[in-house]
Amino acid sequence: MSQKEVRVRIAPSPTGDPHVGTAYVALFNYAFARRHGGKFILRIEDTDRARSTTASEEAIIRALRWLGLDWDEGPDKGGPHGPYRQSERGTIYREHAEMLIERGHAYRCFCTPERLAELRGEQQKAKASKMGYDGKCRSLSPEEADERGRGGESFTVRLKMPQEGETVLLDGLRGEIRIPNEQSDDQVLLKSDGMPTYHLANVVDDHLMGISHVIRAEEWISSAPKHLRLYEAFGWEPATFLHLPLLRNNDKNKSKISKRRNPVSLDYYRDTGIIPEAMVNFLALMGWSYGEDQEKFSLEQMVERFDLKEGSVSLSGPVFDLDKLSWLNGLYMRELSDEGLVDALMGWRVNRDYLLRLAPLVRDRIQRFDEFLPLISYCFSGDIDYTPVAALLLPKKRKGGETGKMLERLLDKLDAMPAFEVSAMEETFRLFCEGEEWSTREVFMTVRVGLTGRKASPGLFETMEVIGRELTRRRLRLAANFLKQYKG
RNA sequence: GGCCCCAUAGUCUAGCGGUUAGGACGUCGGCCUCUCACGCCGAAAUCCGGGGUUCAAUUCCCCGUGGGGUCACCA
Repeated sequence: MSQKEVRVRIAPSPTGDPHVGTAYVALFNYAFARRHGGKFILRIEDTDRARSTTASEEAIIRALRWLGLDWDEGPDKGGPHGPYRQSERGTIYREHAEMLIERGHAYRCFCTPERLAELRGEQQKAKASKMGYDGKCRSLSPEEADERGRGGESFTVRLKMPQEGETVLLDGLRGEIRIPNEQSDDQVLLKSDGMPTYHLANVVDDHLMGISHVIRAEEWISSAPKHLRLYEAFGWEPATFLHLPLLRNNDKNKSKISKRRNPVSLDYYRDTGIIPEAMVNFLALMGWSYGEDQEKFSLEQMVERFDLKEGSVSLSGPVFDLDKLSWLNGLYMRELSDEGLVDALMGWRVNRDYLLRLAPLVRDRIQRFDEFLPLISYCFSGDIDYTPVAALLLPKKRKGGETGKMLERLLDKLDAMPAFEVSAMEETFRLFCEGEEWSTREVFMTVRVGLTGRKASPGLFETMEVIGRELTRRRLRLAANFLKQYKG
């Protein structure tokens, strides 16, 4: 394992915002590759056809570039092991699944989603210690399975997992991890739409792309036995696995970082004026330390000292602390010259393009230039203090608790919107109010104050569009939290 | 619930058998100063509990406890 060229990858799924966790794992992969003179590869895991979008893929690529974590091979720049987008590798997976069936390591499963849901329901109800697929189709004869498959019956392909014994995972950061095989059920490899699941695609691609080290998040540990089993079934030498800790929310329990509790989109950090170098520096501090009590360092400096072995990463889940990020960002900011700062601001929002978006919202509402910036100052400011405007945020005859919860339900609706633009938002809002015991008047005012801190503003939806999805989510989330605690 | 991972101040971490347990964010106090910020100085605050091993445990082992993850035709 030591002689092999280091080849690592980041494999995001383009199903949403460019996630801060993706950046975190990407950074550690990147630093490891650079440190060992290896290659860093970007692979898009878009096998979930229902949820993957090209917009998300583009956003992820843009965000990783913004951070300066550039890759050697990827869907945008090609490479010797392409394509690097899994949706374009369908036949490869199907051939490999077929190979496993022929070798008796996998089988066709004709169980319907309904049956599986029922099974799951029963297991939950019975509080069964062993959850997962019961292996019903495992005992089908290959002849019968072939025939039913040819007959057009819908099927998935499942991996035959050993049902006894244990799998030993040698984690590069954690040492030996032993997992009883009875914990792993017969995982679906190929979905009925012919697309692979993560498990198959991941192992096949990692092997075909020559990945030497799989550096991924801790949440994958429990499915690692399935991946190891796949390498074995194919007769391949497995990569070395290293499981990084999960980033955590700043809440009581330190749960896995999530957008309900913490901004997770890299776009949020960009939109609030975080300098990419500071972001990278901060992410590096999560679990790793530069040494000599030094907190501030560049990517290049990190690469010089970085390595991954037992003891080199703190394995307890680090809480993502916005205050410390801001402090670090301030350090970077103060290093800029006046000119550099102005350039940075112009790259952010203080520019013609952005002002042009504000102009139509403001022009009818002002009489003099000097009213322009004050009127839309909240487009350039951070979190809003709701204390002085609490009476405006809370509709008359309403309680803080119920209003906060209403906002949370509304946020779920907003999160479900594919595009964040005026007409769609208005429709979402009006539909929402119809289904709720809330008047548009109440909802709109609460949202307006939540977004702007004021009772008067340009059009609500125009405002949301212009400040963007990330700031909208953040402010409404904070407003909801404020309301839930508000006694008055 | 089964299995797995983790455990140094509120937070991020250093430590790798013998330390006054180091640094950073945050908090509090002071200095600087027209104010604020920056900067500087200082303070409070930490080894989850119990057993071992050892002359000696924050450090090694075990058991608890706590937290997290995972148990999808999502990744």
